[in-house]
Amino acid sequence: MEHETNKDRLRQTAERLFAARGYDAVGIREVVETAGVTKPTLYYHFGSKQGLLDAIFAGHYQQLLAVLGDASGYDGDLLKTMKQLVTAYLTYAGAHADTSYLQLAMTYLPISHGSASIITPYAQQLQQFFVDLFTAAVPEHGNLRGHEQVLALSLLGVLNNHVILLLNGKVPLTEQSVESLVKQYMYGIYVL
Amino acid sequence: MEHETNKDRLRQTAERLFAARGYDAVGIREVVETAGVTKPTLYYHFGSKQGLLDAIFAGHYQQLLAVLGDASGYDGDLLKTMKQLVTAYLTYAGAHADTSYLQLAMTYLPISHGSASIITPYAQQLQQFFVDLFTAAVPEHGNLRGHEQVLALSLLGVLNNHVILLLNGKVPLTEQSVESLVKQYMYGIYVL
DNA sequence: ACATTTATATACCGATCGGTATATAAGTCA
DNA sequence: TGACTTATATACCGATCGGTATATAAATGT
Repeated sequence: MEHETNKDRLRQTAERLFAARGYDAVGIREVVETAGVTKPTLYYHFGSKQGLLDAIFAGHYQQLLAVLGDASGYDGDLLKTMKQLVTAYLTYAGAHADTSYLQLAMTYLPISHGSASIITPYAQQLQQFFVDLFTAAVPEHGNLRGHEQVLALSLLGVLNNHVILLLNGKVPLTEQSVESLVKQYMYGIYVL
Repeated sequence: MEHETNKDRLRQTAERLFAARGYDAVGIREVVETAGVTKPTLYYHFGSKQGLLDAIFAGHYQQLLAVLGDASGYDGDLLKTMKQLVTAYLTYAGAHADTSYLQLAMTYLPISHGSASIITPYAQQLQQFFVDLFTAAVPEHGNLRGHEQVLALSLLGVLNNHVILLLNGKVPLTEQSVESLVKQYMYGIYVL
C-alpha cells in the first residue's frame, strides 16, 4: 500500500473536520494537530486555509466528473442512461461522504457567499452532464426541447436532496431506490 | 410605523450577515457594530451567539409554519392543494431571503453538525404538512399509500432546490413556474 | 421623589484565529 | 561529500473571537 504523505493526511483530515463542523468553524490548529504535523507544513503544501479547501474540491470534483463521464453514454434509452448517471452520482456520494457533505454545503449558499464561487466552475461542469443527457434525448422526446437547463437543475436538485438523506442515513442506496427515484422523476408520483 | 427596538435591529442585522457569509464566519463584534449597539446589549437580549441564532430560527419557522397552515386545507384535489402549499412555501422564501438561506444552509448539514439540531424540530413540523397532504390524498390515490414520508421528503427537496435557484436569481417565481414544477413532480417530465 | 427594573455602555478577559520568521532535517543530485 | 531542494518544526505575530465585570442611563412603579 502506498505510503501516505503528510499532504494526503492533512487533506483527508481537513475533509473530515470541515464536513463534520463546517469550514469556518474549524481552525488550522485543529487540522494540523489532528493530522500530527505543524502549521508550516500545511502552509507549505497548500499556501493557505483557502488553498486547502480549493485542493479538497479539486480532488473531489475531478473524481466525480470522471465517474459521471464514464456513466454518460446515451444510446437512445433515456431511462437507462438516467439510471446510470444517477447511480454513479449517488454511489460516488455514498463512498465519499465527507467531500459530498461539503459539496452540498457549498451548493446551498447565496451567490454572495465568498466560498460559493469556489465550486461554481465545477457545478457548471456537473450540470452539463445532465444538460447533455436531456439534449441528447430531444430527438426521441421532442417536448423536452428548450427545457434542458431547467430539467438538469431540477434533476440535480432531486439528487442532492437524495444525497443528504442518504448521507444522514434516512434512505438506503439500493438499485430499487434508484429505480423509484428515476421513474418518479420521469413519470411522476403515480408510478409508485 | 412601530418603533424598531435594538433587539429587533440586532436580529435583522444578524439575519442579513449570517445569511450572506455564514454563521461561523460572522463575529458578534460585526453584528453589534452594524446594528449600532454594543455587545452587552446583544448578550442581555439573546444570552449568547447561539441564542441569537435560535431566536432567528424561531421567528422564521413560526411565520413559515403559520403560512403553510393557512395553505394546507385539502379538499380532494391533490394538484390544487399541492399548488397552494408550494406557492406559499416559495412566496415566503422569496419574501424572506435571508432566513431562507439560513434554513437551507442548516438543512444540508450532516446530522453530526452542532447547528443542524437547531432546526430538527422545525424541519419535522415542516415535513409534516407534506406528509399530511399525501396522507389525505391516499383515498383518491391509493398507490401513494405507504410512501407518504418519502414523497414528503422528495417534494421538500424539489422545493428547496427551487428556493436556492430562486434566491440566487436563476429562476423566476411566477404562477406558471409553480404550475410547471408541481405538474412535473406529479406527472413527470413529459408534461412539459 | 425615590426605589426598582430594564437596558445600555466602557473596559477588559483568556483563548484562538490565520499566518510568518527562522531554523533544521531529510531527501536528491552531481 | 557537498550543494541544492524539499519538507518539516519552534516560536512568535497582530488581530479577533465569545463573553463578562462593572457602571450608568432610561423607563417604570409606588
